[in-house]
Amino acid sequence: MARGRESAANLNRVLAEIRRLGAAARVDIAAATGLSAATVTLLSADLIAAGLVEEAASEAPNARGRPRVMLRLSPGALHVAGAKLSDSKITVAILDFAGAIVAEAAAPLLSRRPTVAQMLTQLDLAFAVALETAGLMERDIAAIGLGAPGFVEGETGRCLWSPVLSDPAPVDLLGPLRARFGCPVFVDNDANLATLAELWFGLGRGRRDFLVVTIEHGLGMGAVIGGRLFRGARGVGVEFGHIKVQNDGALCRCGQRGCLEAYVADYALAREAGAALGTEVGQGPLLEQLFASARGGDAAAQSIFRRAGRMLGLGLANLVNLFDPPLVILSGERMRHEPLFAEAIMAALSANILKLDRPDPEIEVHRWGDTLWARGAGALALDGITPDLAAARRAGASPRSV
Amino acid sequence: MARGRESAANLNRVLAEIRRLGAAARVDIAAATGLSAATVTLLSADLIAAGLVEEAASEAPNARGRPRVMLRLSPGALHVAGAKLSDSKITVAILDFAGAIVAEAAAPLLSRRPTVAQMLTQLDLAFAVALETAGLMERDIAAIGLGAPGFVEGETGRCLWSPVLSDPAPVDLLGPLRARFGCPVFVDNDANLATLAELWFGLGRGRRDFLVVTIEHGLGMGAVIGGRLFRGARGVGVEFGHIKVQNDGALCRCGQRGCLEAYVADYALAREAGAALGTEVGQGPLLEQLFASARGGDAAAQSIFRRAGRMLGLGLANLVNLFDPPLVILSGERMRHEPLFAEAIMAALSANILKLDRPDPEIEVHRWGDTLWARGAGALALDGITPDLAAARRAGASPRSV
DNA sequence: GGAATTGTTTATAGTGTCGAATTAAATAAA
DNA sequence: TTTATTTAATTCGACACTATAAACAATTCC
Repeated sequence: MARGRESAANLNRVLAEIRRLGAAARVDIAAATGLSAATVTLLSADLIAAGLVEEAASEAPNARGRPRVMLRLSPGALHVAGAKLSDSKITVAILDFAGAIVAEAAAPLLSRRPTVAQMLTQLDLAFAVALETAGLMERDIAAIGLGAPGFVEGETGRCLWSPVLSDPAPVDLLGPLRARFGCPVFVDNDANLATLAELWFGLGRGRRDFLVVTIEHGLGMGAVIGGRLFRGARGVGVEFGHIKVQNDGALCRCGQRGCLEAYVADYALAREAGAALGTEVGQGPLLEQLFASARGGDAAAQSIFRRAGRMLGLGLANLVNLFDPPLVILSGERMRHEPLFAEAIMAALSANILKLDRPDPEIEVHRWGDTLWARGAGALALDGITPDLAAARRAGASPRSV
Repeated sequence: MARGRESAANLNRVLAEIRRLGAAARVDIAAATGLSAATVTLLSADLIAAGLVEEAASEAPNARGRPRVMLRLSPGALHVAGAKLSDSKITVAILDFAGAIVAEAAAPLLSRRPTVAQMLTQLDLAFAVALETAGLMERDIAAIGLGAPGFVEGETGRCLWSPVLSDPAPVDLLGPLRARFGCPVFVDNDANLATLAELWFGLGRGRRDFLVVTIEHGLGMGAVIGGRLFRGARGVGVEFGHIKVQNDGALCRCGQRGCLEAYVADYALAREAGAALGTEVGQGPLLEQLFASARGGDAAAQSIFRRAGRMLGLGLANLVNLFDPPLVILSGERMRHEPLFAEAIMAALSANILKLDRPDPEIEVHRWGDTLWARGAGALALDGITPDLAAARRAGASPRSV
């Protein structure tokens, strides 16, 4: 290929492979990408000259032969910030180029449903604290990623609906962020960020195809297909929380009825908790009380979890039948808290997926905190700038001599 | 790029663009692919020398300037065969390189659920007739595509379950076909072929993203994402007919309960038709009688279609929420026959998709006969061999001089 | 008829990749 | 210790591919 600028495709493949494997020798990269060893040498020399990659001794030397020289990302090459908006606070993490968290901070949202402008103020606050902790200046941040719950178009940066923002329906997230920060900015649905975090740092590392389902205040989902995040054809895809599992069923936050989320998400359980706990509502968050009652053997509380699990299992089975993934990652604290819930999910899932002559998909449970959602947002930022970066740095910093 | 053999990537892009547009001038191709005009000239010269492409006068001359010379596929460059296995017969079509049907033939299946060997015998029969009609010899056929209902892994050619074959569960379709025919052979799920036919010749022509749902004896689905057929992560994907719309619901052919197909497909309606028509069962196929009764105002018959439509609409809404496609193509004769059915679908669909600040997906109805399914199988064959072909022919036929 | 417009082709040059040979760094065997 | 073997990385030459720029071709407009 001789496409002047903008090519650099193989350069990025090498970089992506190093990121995927954490540390890889040139031979490994050549094998994984199908490039020749000569080309990998050339390209990695460029990456090293650009300061993005560095050599390291192999910690597990091979039996014989010349020892392999490992390549890894230079952590200090640049830093990015990731922010995760939840229903009560905004969390910011600062990541180095290798994806490690350098600093983090959170700021509470001052109202229950802030405007974008109010949200930005609090983001700024947390951002400043995180920078301070990391010992960095704002100009050291090469890109910023933001994840928000709701329907977010990654491409345009428009949020078509969100349960946590009060602005009227289609609100531009990208514009205000761009106006505030000088660096490239990326926004996406928060579940997609959790998925990216699994792909880059979690259970999905090195996997080409898997689904992630997040259960927290709402119900979210992300899909990795062919090693890349699948966002649906028009950018707002895989809205798992709003597939319908019941005709004319329970009322959902989105205004429709019968959404899966309306049976499974935190707010849905809290809605039922009142009825189950009856007059005995005590102190503390409703959901915690519900957990306690179920563990204590309360039949009504248990039935809430059992029904929620059955519904989620059914929805998961449909996902598996449609996407045919080898791995499904369930992420959410409740999976640990409530064994009844997990049991009901697994039973409904295995009863409703196609039984073929091959292994069922693996189901893994993974618990994430806000920090790690923010890390996913950082991954989005890294993912967004890395390609251009590699090409640009090569053009500028290292004029490969002739 | 300088990848000795095997590259030819841009060569295939040019070829694909010509196929997509039907006829295109070199400038059009350059604009669509992003290649330079000079490169397009070079590459198309190779394709012409290889006999795959030919020039043709532009039928709609532009206002001024030098008139564009259109390029189109040379129909006679090669021929392929496509075969579609249904529950009662096997249909074979022979296509030229441009995708036009040159001949077709069908042979009945001699038993209700034949073995692969018996199916092959009938395929052979129809194939021979079609060859005769086309005036071709078997060695003129460059590749063969076969579509079968059920769960078919396109990659491995294994059929994991099929309602029309009697062999035990995982049966190899590719092996026997390869043994019988000398040319490359491709197999796939029949709904994927209908989807490919829509992409190449139908309503999906030139579209990058859409879904196809087929309603005939069973319920099938195919997805085009980014201009390519999406087969799910492990090859057996998008099994729309077997997503669950009811907990512990109606019994499906696949052995599970609550599958959408068990409410919507022909056999499901036929199952209910007995009850609706009661003792008045007359002559002719049950389904036709059901159509007639519904048109005649029979409340029981109408309610069958209404429920089926509601279920399908719900399932479609879930698909739309997950894949977020701009276009959904519904294919099946019933859509024309029974307006009640179509109405119920649309109502349930529009009630259950996410309402966002943007247009709802287009819903198109398209009726296919077995011929066109077979054409899709031919498209599979063309799709399979074209890339190698272009490279091989160039290497052999036209040693571009230096 | 000349100018403008549009499409295609012809040099020319630059770039990226590969294959083969070479060098480097280690261990195993003699 | 010396020599072979194994594996990793680099260098070098060849060349296929593509782009840029300019020329060429075939029209219509004025």
